[in-house]
Amino acid sequence: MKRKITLKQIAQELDVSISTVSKALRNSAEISDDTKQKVQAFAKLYNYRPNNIALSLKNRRTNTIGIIIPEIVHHFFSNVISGVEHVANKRGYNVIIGLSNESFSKEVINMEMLANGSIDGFILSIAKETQKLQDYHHFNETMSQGMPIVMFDRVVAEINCDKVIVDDFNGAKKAVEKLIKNNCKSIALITTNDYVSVGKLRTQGYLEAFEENGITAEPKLILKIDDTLDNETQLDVLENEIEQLFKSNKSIDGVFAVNELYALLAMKVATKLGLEVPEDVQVIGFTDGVLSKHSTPRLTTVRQHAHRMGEMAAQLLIDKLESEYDTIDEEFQTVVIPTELIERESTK
Amino acid sequence: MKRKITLKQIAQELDVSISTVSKALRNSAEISDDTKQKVQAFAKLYNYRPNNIALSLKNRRTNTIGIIIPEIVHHFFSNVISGVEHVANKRGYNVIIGLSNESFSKEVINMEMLANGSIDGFILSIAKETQKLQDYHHFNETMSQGMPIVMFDRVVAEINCDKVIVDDFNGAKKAVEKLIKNNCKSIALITTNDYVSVGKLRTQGYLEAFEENGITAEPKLILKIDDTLDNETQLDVLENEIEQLFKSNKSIDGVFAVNELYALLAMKVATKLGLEVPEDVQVIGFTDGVLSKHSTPRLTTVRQHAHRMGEMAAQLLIDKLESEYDTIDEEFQTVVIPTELIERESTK
DNA sequence: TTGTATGCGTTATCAA
DNA sequence: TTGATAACGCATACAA
Repeated sequence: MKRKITLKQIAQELDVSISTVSKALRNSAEISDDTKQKVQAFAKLYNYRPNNIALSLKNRRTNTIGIIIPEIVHHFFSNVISGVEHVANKRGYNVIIGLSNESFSKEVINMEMLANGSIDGFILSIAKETQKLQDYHHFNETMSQGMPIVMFDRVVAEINCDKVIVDDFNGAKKAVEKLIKNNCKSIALITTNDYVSVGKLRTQGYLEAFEENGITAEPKLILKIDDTLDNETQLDVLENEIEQLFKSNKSIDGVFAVNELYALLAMKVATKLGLEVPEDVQVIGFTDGVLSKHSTPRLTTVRQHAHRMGEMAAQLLIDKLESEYDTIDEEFQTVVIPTELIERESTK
Repeated sequence: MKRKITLKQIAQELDVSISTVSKALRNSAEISDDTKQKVQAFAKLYNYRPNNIALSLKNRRTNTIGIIIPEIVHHFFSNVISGVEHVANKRGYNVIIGLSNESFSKEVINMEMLANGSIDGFILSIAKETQKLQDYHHFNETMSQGMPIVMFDRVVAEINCDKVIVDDFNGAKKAVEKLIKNNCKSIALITTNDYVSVGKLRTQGYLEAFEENGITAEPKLILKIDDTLDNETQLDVLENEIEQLFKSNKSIDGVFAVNELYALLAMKVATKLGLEVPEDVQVIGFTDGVLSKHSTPRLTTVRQHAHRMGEMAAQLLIDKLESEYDTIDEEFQTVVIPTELIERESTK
């Protein structure tokens, strides 16, 4: 077991000083060609690579991005990470992940853990609990220490930082308009509680589409699901709620769901109740997920472009990190990623 | 913008030496209660936290685990990461990810990037291209530098390190036995090319189940798919191949697929050809994925326990990292995670 | 009880 | 052309 070789060791072997070795390896003009050759050959032989940690300490930058997300076992978030990683790697950065698990305290702890020198900046999406508690002190604290943050998807107006969001409002609106144009007369909405920012925006898009088309929204057609409990055991509960929605509103001929699972369950329930999709009920979901691609019938969805969001977030962050004049550049931008309606088989 | 405070700054403010501050903060008995109080109060006020990078350099350990996987947008891998993260965090480690994208060179580059001091050890699953090329020098090199590696799922016998694998062979065997017991007479196999280690093992399990039951395997019932091309555009090609399989073997009444997608497509094709699942054809897949949970009918699968694999890999790695006598402990183990047959609606 | 010196691996400044 | 020294932030052996 041979430890990685250091400048010091090379210097000793070659009987020169450490700084000479350092300069030789960086091809400094100060060093004679002779020594350079000698040093470089030796370094190559022993596969010398500068130690990242030492560099980080010296340069006060780690070339590492921290990403904090609520969960990773989720198509949307893993896609975002993939986008972040793509840009980060291309620009010479590593990515370190922290999972909040939708918990406020884990989010805080994770951020503190990483903020102590491990990373140069954060990309994050806020945990549900944090959104609920509306306690954002940890974001402000890290930023006041000069560590930039880019928020994506689940953002919050109170924090002044770069943001990347999906056009939830218009995405939802366009989806509902599509249903209206397709002649749906009774369009249900399956959404989450309002404290989830994206759920709220998508709900507003639904309402706006109604308004612009002179339709009055009926509260009984709106099902708000408490998604603090959306794990496996709750699947039946969920399905049941949706079934009740259908049963007490036989008129329903269109459904807009704010995520993939709700949309799929809506299709399932509809089929179970003897309705055909899309003949009797048309369904649209809001997602990048895989379920919709492989469901029967395949689900029409509003695409979020998660991968692109990740790329954009990474780009914003790294640009900020590498902007020399960080005093001037203290204006933040919010990039809106347009959605795209992917028409598949669950709509006419 | 106030930079994070350092020992040096505290020392200056309080007019004591750096080492006094350091000791006071670690509650050393050497320091008077008076100074301790003073220092600790000040540190608390300014929210002092030791700089991770400096600690890493000093201690020659980063408390960070590197994880290299072929892709992250995949239920199996994101589940593994989640397991790794769970254990790692609990034991005070961070997780940094690198994606090989199934490419050999990206795998090598990523590992080199992280091996230069950024992490203490690797958890990884080998890229398809690497398996194909059978070039494993980068694994041996990192290990010879004293950096431990734990491989999971896609492992390779040539490399001597800790491994965590699914019991692919027996999982597949049990699945096929289940089909046999359920009275299937003509069981097809949809698998990958042999260089994918897990595909190979699952194929062997299929064959073994046949043999033990005195059934002769028919080559024409085995469909090997070139999964270097399994992106979106190839979906139709894939479906077509499976359709041909069914058409040229009308007798098929059972299918075992080595992954989720193949199983789902088999069900889709069967349905399209007028066959009912599970009445006419029974289908079992090999997966932890979400598709199977929400398909119609819901797919019977061999569960891999990806999350547990991640936990186990992290545990093995951290145990190794923290074992004092690393000379003694130079024996490697291979942990086999048992599979579990989840019976759902695609089998009788 | 406190402080000084050293080292982790690197680079940059300045002196030789 | 080369080398000694300091600094990044921290911990610790040793000296005072």
